[in-house]
Amino acid sequence: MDIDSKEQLLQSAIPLFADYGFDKVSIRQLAKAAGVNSALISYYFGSKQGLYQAVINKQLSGLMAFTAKTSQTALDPAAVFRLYAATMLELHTKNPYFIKLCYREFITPSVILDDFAQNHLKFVFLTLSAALRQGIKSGQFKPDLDINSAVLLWAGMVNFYFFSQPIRSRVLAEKEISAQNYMDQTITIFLAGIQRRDSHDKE
Amino acid sequence: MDIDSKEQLLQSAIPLFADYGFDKVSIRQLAKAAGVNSALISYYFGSKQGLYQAVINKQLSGLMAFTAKTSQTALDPAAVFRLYAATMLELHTKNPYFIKLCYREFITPSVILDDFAQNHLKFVFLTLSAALRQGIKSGQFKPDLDINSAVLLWAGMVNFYFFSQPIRSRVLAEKEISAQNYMDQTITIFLAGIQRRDSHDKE
DNA sequence: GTCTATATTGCGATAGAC
DNA sequence: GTCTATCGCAATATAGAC
Repeated sequence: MDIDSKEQLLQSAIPLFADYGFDKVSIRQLAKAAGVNSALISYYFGSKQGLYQAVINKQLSGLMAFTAKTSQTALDPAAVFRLYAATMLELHTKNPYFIKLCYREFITPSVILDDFAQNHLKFVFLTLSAALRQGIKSGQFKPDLDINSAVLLWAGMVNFYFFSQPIRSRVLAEKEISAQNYMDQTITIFLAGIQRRDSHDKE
Repeated sequence: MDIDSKEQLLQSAIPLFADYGFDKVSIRQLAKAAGVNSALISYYFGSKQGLYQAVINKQLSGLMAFTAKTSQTALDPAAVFRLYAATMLELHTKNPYFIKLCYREFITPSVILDDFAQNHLKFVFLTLSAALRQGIKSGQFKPDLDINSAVLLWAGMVNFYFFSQPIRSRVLAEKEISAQNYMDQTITIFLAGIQRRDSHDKE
């Protein structure tokens, strides 16, 4: 419309790209949803692909939240994992289209994700593995952990809840699992699973 | 070529659909890869969509392996989870295109996946949750587990290894995580995480 | 900045010869 | 069963008026 057609295009493209994928949505649909003319897509973003990349970029920037929070203060190892789960829960709750949009990118990464992996995801990985190492050193966690595997499976546990959402309703029918319960369980099971058990316990 | 152009089309379509997705590959590409004429796609499968569904159907049938194995014998609860991890590892190793092909379907399920969820995945879920319940009853596992959450996060841990493969190489660079190590860690951490700890321990 | 109208391309499907 | 040739359609991108 009058004010900021560019932002309007960017916003209304989110559910369309998420639900139908890049190829199954036309520039006419995108323009119609935004209430503007389809020629404006090329005008503002160069091409349909340009609009798509702008959408993905904006979505990925939401992942920076974890990085931002952890770099502020020194945290107890267990608290780092709790913060990760809480941040992911908040991100997906605030932005329900994140999962569909970004996980398509994860399966077939483009250059846009390449950069993001190098610059941001690497840091997330380092933060989590540093927390594990510190916990091992302090005697909280088992000394024989495979750190890389543990970080990866932790991320898998947390994120699978959102990823499995479309299929879950079909498998579980009525009994929906609450996101908060799920996150509590991941934290409980993961921390209990990596905790040192023999001599001097710490909670 | 001469013998079984249909099977040839089906086989060569796997990497193309996996790598590029349904919309980004044309019937001409599919035909060229199979060494046959593009008209044969309609002849054998009715349409490009028909070929795609035949490919997905064949891939999903690989998941039946777990169902088949568990229904044969009564297993110790922990052994059910070990069997699940081993079966998934074998499936993905034998068929490296499985993850890309099927996870795209998982994000935006079609009718083809609807049926599969109802008929097969539901059974997988029931098998895993029955194992958890049995373990709780026998005192091996913590009595206060949220069973549905635990089953889900277990599946997430195991499958995230394959899902994260494309992005992992970009984040971790040289240090690749071996699939066997990863599976061992999921089993160790998950079982330790759900194991009863106070009074009478087992294992 | 925003629109209409159109140029151009590439697609899936199929009719019909062999 | 397999091919060639082609039809008809829908898509993106853009030139040019306002």
